[in-house]
Amino acid sequence: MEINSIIHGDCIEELKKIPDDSIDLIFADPPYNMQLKNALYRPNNTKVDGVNDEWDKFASFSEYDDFCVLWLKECKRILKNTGSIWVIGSYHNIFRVGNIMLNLGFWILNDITWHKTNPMPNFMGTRFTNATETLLWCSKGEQFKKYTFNHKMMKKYNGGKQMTSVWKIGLCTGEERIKGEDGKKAHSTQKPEELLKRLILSTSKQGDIILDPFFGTGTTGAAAKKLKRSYIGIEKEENYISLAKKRIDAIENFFPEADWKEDER
Amino acid sequence: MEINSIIHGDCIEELKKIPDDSIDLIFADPPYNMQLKNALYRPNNTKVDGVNDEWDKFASFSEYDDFCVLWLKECKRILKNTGSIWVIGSYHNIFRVGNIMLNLGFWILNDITWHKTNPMPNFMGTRFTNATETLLWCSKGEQFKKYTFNHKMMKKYNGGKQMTSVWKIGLCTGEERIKGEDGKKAHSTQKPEELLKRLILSTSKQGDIILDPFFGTGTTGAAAKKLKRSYIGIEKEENYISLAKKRIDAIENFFPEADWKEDER
DNA sequence: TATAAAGGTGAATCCGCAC
DNA sequence: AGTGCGGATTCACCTTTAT
Repeated sequence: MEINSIIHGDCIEELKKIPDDSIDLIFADPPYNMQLKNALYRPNNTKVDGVNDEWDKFASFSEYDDFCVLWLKECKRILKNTGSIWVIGSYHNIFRVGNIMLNLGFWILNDITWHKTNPMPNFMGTRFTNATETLLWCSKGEQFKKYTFNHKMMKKYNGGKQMTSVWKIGLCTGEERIKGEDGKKAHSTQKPEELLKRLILSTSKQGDIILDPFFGTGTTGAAAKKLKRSYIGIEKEENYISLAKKRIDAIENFFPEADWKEDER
Repeated sequence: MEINSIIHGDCIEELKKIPDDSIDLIFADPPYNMQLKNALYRPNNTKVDGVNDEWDKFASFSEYDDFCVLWLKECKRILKNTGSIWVIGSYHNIFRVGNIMLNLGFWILNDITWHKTNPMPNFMGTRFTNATETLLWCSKGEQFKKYTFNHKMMKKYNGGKQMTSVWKIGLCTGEERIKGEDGKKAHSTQKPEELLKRLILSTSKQGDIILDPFFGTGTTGAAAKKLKRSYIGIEKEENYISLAKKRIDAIENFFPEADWKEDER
């Protein structure tokens, strides 16, 4: 198991090769199964460049569920008893994912709300602006109580008050958003590094091994390197891998707060 | 079917007596199945008076699921095609409830985050402060697109900007919290009226029939009366019913904004 | 160079009717 | 069921262009 590397291959097949009880932290950003059917236009008639990737297409709930059971089962197997797992999703998929995680025996520690400061409005006025995504933070099971949680660090990070389960963070835009050679966004769902920074700081220690089975353009790897953790990524698309490698290699500066003292254990 | 009344009886049995396609809006605050095992103490050694009621006890996920399938099925049957349903829950149950609703064919319109301004902190420092509950707002199915949504009203309510799926509202405390004869809180999970006000204003019209299958101390009835909607409540415990009746009968003043013009249809 | 205006865009289950 | 068309509909933030 080579650390600080990106494995090219199918998520489930590659997860199967990872030894039992060997991973400290897992962050998973699986396909959401958005089920988009029609094009959406803004009031000024421009078309919304939505998620239309092949990797987000599933034939049915049942097919999506089967897929999630397989990768989540492997995640549980390879997670250390002191480890924990984060899974991000939207209302399209998080209720299916959450249900499966409970059935597999994961123990929910928090449901974190990523409150987006700049979400896309609802142009048609048919719903409330969908302004959140949900992160499920779970331990391996109810009986495993020694998961890492740097409570004091996060209290300091939050200006002296205990951090809550609502995280107000902007979308990944501007300089941070990885562009392809055509100048357009390379990945349709790149996450902001601040999101990864918070969960890595709070629920892992320096030197820990962080696994991301849906690595994409490597936000998890970038944040891990800046915070002095190791990472293992699994990604199916070579294009994403090459962009991720370039991105992570370019990192020389660390988050200035990376030397914050971790909670004693 | 008598409107503006509280039915005393078992939720599922009483739901079965309600005719098909007869309800405009459902608000359901089901048991959360919190699975609290041990007493919880604050740092100063006082005991936290949590939810420990008989009605919140289920033997297993499966038993809880079976219960939810039954009452949610009935809700779908009695809902008008132009109607919609709200279900509130926490991370203990909302993933099971959401999964079941999807399986039954409900169509999620929003997952609303109730962001509590004054949540109970995590005393032990073992998790992030759990500062939210989740409301699922669903239409009867993907094909039913004429659900009521007063978009313009809510935009006005929100100071001119489209309302988002994050609702910052305080816990139900102080004067609003119904007390029993012993001066203690009468119901362990009473919801703030502001929460009900928002969802009733946004997704129903004056004169609509609103059903609450877990009526408790009648927050839904109180908000419905103030906003000139009709209500039907179902509640198992007579003590809650008498408190709810007293509460609703006492209402003479309406929310000052109750005369806001609804969206034209 | 500084400021202002204009343009682009984000994990989106986003219209309703007539033919 | 599919197509076509009239009409109603958006917020925060960032980049580019204009003044």
